[in-house]
Amino acid sequence: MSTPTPKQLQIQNRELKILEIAREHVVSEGYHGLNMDRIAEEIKSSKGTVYNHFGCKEEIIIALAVQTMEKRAVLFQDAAQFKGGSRQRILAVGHANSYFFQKFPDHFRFEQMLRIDSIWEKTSAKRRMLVKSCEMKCMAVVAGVVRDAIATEDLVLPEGTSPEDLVFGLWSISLGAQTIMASSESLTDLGVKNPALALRFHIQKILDSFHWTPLSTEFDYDSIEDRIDREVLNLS
Amino acid sequence: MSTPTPKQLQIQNRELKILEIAREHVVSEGYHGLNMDRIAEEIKSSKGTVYNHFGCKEEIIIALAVQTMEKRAVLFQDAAQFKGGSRQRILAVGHANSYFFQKFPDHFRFEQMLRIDSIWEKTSAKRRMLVKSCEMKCMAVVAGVVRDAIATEDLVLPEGTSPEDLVFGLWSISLGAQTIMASSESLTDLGVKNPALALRFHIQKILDSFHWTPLSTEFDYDSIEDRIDREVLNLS
DNA sequence: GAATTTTTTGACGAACTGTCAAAAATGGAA
DNA sequence: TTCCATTTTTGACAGTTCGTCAAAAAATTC
Repeated sequence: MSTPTPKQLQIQNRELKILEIAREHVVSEGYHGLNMDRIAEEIKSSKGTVYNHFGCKEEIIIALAVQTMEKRAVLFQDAAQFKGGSRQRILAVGHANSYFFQKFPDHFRFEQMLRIDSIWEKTSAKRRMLVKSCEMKCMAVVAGVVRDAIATEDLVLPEGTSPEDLVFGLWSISLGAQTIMASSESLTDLGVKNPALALRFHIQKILDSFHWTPLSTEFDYDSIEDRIDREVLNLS
Repeated sequence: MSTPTPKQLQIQNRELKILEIAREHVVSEGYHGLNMDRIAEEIKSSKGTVYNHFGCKEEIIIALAVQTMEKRAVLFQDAAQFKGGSRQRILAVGHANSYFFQKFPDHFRFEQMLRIDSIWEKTSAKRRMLVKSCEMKCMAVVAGVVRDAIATEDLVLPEGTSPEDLVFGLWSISLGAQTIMASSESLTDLGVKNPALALRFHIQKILDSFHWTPLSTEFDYDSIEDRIDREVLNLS
């Protein structure tokens, strides 16, 4: 239990190697580029060995999605600790989310695959637990900011609405907008010239409508973006 | 062109039959239940004939999604003509959307498959056009309601925001929320007790925040739901 | 160093997709 | 009716890929 033999280490490393290779395949050639024989070849083992690690192809996809979700969770945690008022902090999370989407579009694709029935159905209970715990971690972080806002009286939620309900709304609009952006080729033709900007605008509108102070009319939230870039996302 | 020979009729009918059978397969057994050999068998033709209609498996999926989108477009058109103020009409569309999701969850799944890269990639330009024109029809209907609202001065959009931008927001939050509802098993554990209600609430919040009158505080929009059920959805 | 357990291997069966040359059906024209 | 060109259908076939499993190899224990 406590002593990892060399053999066990080798196996652990191999698991990471498999995921690394699988990720490359999916990124460069899409879901169909993921091929068990080829993975086996590239890690210089046999197919049976790959199947020792992952019971089926779909388990690999889920494992990759979990990696992505963990990465996102860390980013959200950092963003939630942005130095500023509660509304600045929630917007930092939103900004981090947009950044994540634009900078790593492939990660978004893995999270999407997670939601495909035919993939989800085939995965083990154990791996589903991992997904669930990632979701809960993200939810806890963001709902935590909402709770802080309530505690500091920046926000009063209406009767019957929980912090999680509000997060659900923000989550929904972000996920939906990004899904459309990633898959609808013709957004411009549809009359939506700058969907990313529209998303940001809508999020502000939602927060305003919950009367989360300071309102977007009272504070220029665009002005803190540079600081978010530097302090949370480590950009130049 | 103008005279459909018996043979051509037979072919047209067969195409519908193929889609019907394919739909049953996907509904009852998921994406993996879709099988070209089985379809051929059930329409009492050979596989080659099926391939005469659809160049690949994915084309069938897209065709099914288009059927769904057309159904939705008709529903939206009806809803947009609801007798009432502009905000009532946009909410009728939202209500129709929720109804569609809850009543025909399978239809939602087809629309989701549309957004999967590995499926989309394989489809012909011709069929993509069909998807696009459905999207445009839906967008035009809903944006039309927004334009009516502007014309009647129920709504004033901020500088730089188009009616389509507003529709994009509503579309995003609806799609996102439904995606999460359809795929996240543990929403309750996450603290979201009634996601469908939360979605409705958020939509009202967005409309309020655009100051689309009458505001939800000035008019009891719950009270028109029975009428929407009867006049748009033909429910008892 | 022998015995036991764990891990690896790759040939194999099964399922499915998409192709294509040959066969059959169709629709005029003579 | 008969012939012929065109369209449509057929199903055997090649090609992929997944996942299995008995046997071999490696690691571990005694």
